[in-house]
Amino acid sequence: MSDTTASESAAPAASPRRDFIREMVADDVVAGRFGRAPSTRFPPEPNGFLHMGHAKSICLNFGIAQEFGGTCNLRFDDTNPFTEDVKYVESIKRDVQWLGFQWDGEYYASDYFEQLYEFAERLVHNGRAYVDSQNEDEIRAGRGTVTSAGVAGPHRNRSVEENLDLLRRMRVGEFADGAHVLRAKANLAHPNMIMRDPLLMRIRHAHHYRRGNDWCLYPLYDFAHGLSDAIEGITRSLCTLEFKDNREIYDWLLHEVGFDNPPRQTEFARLELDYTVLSKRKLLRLVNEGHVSGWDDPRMPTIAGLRRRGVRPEAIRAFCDVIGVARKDARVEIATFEHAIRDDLNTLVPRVLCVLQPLKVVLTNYPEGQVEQMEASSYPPDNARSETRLVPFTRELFVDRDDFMEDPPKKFFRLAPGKEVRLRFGYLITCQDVVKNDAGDVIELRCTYDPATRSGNAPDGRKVQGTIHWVSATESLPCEVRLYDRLFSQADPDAVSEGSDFISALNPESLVVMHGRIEPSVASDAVGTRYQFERTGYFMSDEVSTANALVFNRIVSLRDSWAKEVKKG
RNA sequence: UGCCCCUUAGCUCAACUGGCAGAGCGUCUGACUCUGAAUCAGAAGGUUCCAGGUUCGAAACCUGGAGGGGCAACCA
Repeated sequence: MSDTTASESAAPAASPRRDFIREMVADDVVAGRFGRAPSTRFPPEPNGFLHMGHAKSICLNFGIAQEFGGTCNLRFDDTNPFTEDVKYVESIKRDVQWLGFQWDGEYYASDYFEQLYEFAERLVHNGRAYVDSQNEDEIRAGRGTVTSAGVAGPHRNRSVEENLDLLRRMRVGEFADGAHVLRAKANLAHPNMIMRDPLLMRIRHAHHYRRGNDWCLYPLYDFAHGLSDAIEGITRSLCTLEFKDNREIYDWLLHEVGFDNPPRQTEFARLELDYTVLSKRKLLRLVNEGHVSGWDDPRMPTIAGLRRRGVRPEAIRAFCDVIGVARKDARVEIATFEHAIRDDLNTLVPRVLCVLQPLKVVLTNYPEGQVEQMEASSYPPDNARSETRLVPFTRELFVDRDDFMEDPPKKFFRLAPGKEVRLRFGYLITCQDVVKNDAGDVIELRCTYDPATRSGNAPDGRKVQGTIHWVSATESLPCEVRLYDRLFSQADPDAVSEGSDFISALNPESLVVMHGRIEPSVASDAVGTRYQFERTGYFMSDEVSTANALVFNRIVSLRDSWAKEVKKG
């Protein structure tokens, strides 16, 4: 299960979910609207790692292609040479595949530069675009404000010949960055700001990770995106809500360039998740400022981070399916995601005993030196799988500190002075004595075991309420356990007081490292093996884990109704 | 302040397009249990943002308003 490159499983072809986009695509098919099969695309800019927000878009775009027998392309929207890198292309491809999807075509907007340039000449030729030689500030000023119309700049009425001449010279690199830009000749008084002669191409003498230095006239998003969609024969161009206003220029350009049956843009709400941030800009800051160990830090909401943490693509897909897609801003509770993760792992992974905070227990009436191998089922009774393993039982054990209280409240079902509990797959034991150090800390429990209860039950029929996990003090293995928690301590990390930003909302305890003890059966398991540590949570051995230095990541905790009880007081 | 979008249970979404407002998650009970997990059963939770209007009938249609969000990068 150390699989990190290929997908762990292909995504299922059918989803029962029907959202407004799927309704629309279904209608396209019935109406024969585009004269071609539904075709979508996932169009990331290779300037960062993919995260949960992208996962939603990926599941949508690829899901529709699968469900309707259409196609979905992977297209890199790499029109900005300043920010993009091949390392991001590689990580994106890997992540999409890992999520269980395979694209039909792999395309790059940067491969369309020549074609887009031809479109630009066509627009100029038809009087629909012009070269503007104002500087950035002048252009901004000329665009007006949301309440006042813009005014035409001095170059708006250049002749077609002059525009064409300038454009050609822009292309061959005659001008410095910013000397000229190509603008659509739309409407400077348009109530939609996007339509006030948007910039189409700008000069950038920069190294592009794919085009090198051979190109210096780069298309902007509005110019590149819709036309790229049209080139690829996309039918439905799905994007997030903030591009709503851009749809007007999208349609305008497709019409002016002259595409028949052009693709149509439809917007849906981007994903927001409680206690985390989902924006490349913010995630990049977390990485650059060292708040996390990298893009694949297991606390990151990136696909790489979730993968390293141990979340399976199935869980991510199930989550995306259950949250659906709609047109209103959506902030999802992490509980929804955690449920999807547990639900995916529950029937799948073996149980194992691991003590996170070891507290020594000595069974005073248990023979010294004796080792009993207890047969333990690796899956619960409601699971079809029935594997077992042996867990060594000895006179000295460790239990979790949380499972002992010297002065317990009424409903505490675990170990306490004079109380009897069951050791999972072991005997019933009773706490007889508490040993403390000079500081008054409990350092050892002296207990007795009932030799007649090896089955886990008492022959006399007496009941114990609690069952706790344990490990042999002498036969268990030391291990490092990394407990990951939410990265931020407030649901909306951006909702911080004036003057501070989301960084101030970071949860200082998002990573807690424990030094625990685990049953020896896991010693030779491959890196990347997932388990449920009984009564604790789901874990995966980290890529740095070795037989001599075991390291586990907590994927997600188990639901804990006792913790809720304690919280209630 | 101009244009655009959104508003249904705590959260995310449904409601076959005008016909008894539902589901998943969460919460709370209970059953079961050698995981305080899982599973199972049940419950609570709604002025469908508000006010008018149309209609036999409105979550849906119309008008007005409120609240939230987007747009004035040579980012995407």
